[in-house]
Amino acid sequence: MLKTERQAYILRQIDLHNRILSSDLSTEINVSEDTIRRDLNELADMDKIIKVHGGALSKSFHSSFLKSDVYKADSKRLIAQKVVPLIRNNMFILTTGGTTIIEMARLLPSDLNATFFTGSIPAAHEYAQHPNIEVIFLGDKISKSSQIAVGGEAISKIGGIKADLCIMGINAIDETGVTDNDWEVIQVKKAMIQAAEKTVVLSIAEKVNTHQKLMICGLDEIDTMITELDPSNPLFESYKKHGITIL
Amino acid sequence: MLKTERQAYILRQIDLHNRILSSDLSTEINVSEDTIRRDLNELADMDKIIKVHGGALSKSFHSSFLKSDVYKADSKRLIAQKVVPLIRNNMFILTTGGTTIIEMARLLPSDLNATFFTGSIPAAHEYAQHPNIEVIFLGDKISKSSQIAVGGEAISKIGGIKADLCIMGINAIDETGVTDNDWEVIQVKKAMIQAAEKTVVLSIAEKVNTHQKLMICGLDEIDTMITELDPSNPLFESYKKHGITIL
DNA sequence: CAGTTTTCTGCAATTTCATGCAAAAAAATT
DNA sequence: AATTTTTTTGCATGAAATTGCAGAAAACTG
Repeated sequence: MLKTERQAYILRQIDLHNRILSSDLSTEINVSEDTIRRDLNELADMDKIIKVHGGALSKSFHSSFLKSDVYKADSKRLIAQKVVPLIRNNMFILTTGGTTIIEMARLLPSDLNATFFTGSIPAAHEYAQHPNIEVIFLGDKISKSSQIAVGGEAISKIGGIKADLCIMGINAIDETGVTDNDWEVIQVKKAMIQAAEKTVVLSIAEKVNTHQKLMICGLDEIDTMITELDPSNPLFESYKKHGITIL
Repeated sequence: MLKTERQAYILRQIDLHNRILSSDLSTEINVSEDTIRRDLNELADMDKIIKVHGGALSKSFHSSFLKSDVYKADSKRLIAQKVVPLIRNNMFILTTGGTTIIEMARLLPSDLNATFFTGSIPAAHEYAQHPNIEVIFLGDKISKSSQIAVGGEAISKIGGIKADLCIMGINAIDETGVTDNDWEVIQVKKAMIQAAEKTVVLSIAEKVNTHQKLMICGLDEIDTMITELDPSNPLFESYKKHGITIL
């Protein structure tokens, strides 16, 4: 059995049962537990499953019960503070989901008049709390692992929008561009970038100069990048050369 | 059972009951009390629960003066418990929003396979937490007052569905039928009733035999009504005459 | 205050994990 | 087809995690 096959099998089992034990998989597939462990680690690195002592859990399981505290919440709050001034009255704004975006939504001034489009349930929920913001939810089918709407419905609706700004939380960026690892999410993000006049990406510094398997866009499609670091940090030199504003 | 699973189970129990005893958990999960205690300590360290002598309390319960309590939460939980058995595997279910529905969503067994359609952001959010439930969000424009999707988009999408069940939280019901006071919400509810084979209405007893300004539907379109009271209560006599099952 | 229950501590048995290494398998190259 | 390079796998080792248990300490009850 090929490695890829095996990992596909593991993913399917986790989808089916929401949990699996390394020892069970080992006897089922007839490989050593070490191999299983390595597979599980790889899948966990790709954010496809949650690895725990003794086996692994599906991501939806995790999000439901174990939602832990937000990773690097302080950094994310800092980033959120830097985004808010970019948002002006009467703008049409496309956003993704993610904890940084949620943080931003909470910081929006209550007298702000704007229209927000999002496919993320938590984000929509947050926007809906604000008195003067109009919220449009994009898409119908909700992907559980990412809690956002995915699929053709979402994409085509995004295509019908001409937004002023796209504010996107990202998972990895390096000199080749922005990358991610969930195919469905990427389709949505690509469409969002196309539909917006300007694109702002939000990322904690830890993710800068890392990359993942699937490409979202090149650096030339990004207008602004915001991290928790000072814009003068040398980390950003190469991005500035590509004409990206660092905040 | 994996440690992580066990802790998830504990958290869920605490969410549900607001308090639990170490000894109960020990016999339920079949591990030593020491293990439970260690779990509770870990969860308390993570600030997810409040550990007390003999067991633990839910954090939201303990710091409840911060959160707005749900009105008649106990009644609503009772209602929710009565709804759950109506939901079977592979059903297509339309639901509204509202605190009772949210409560129901939390009680859905984790092995339930079903597809839920809703226009309510909080409800969609809750459904999305479940491992085996597919969530379809209806509509795009979100009405802030009710936190649900309203307007033509929502209505037309509902029209395209043939659901097994419509589960609807209502604000008023009397012998003339179900009434409400938000015109946009009513359009959505009407469409939902049309699109479902059977309609179940949920209401706290306080709202029975009251009415509001705008009509949603007559009693003949209702199949089942659920309140927190015993079905034999004389309050329901006239509804039974209209062929409505009381639970 | 006496008796019961719960908690804490240290400990031992078991399981699971990470790491380095060498053999095997697969892929790429000549 | 043969050979080199890369990837993958299994195993051994020691480290770390998990769990249950015993006995002392602490908390609770009436």
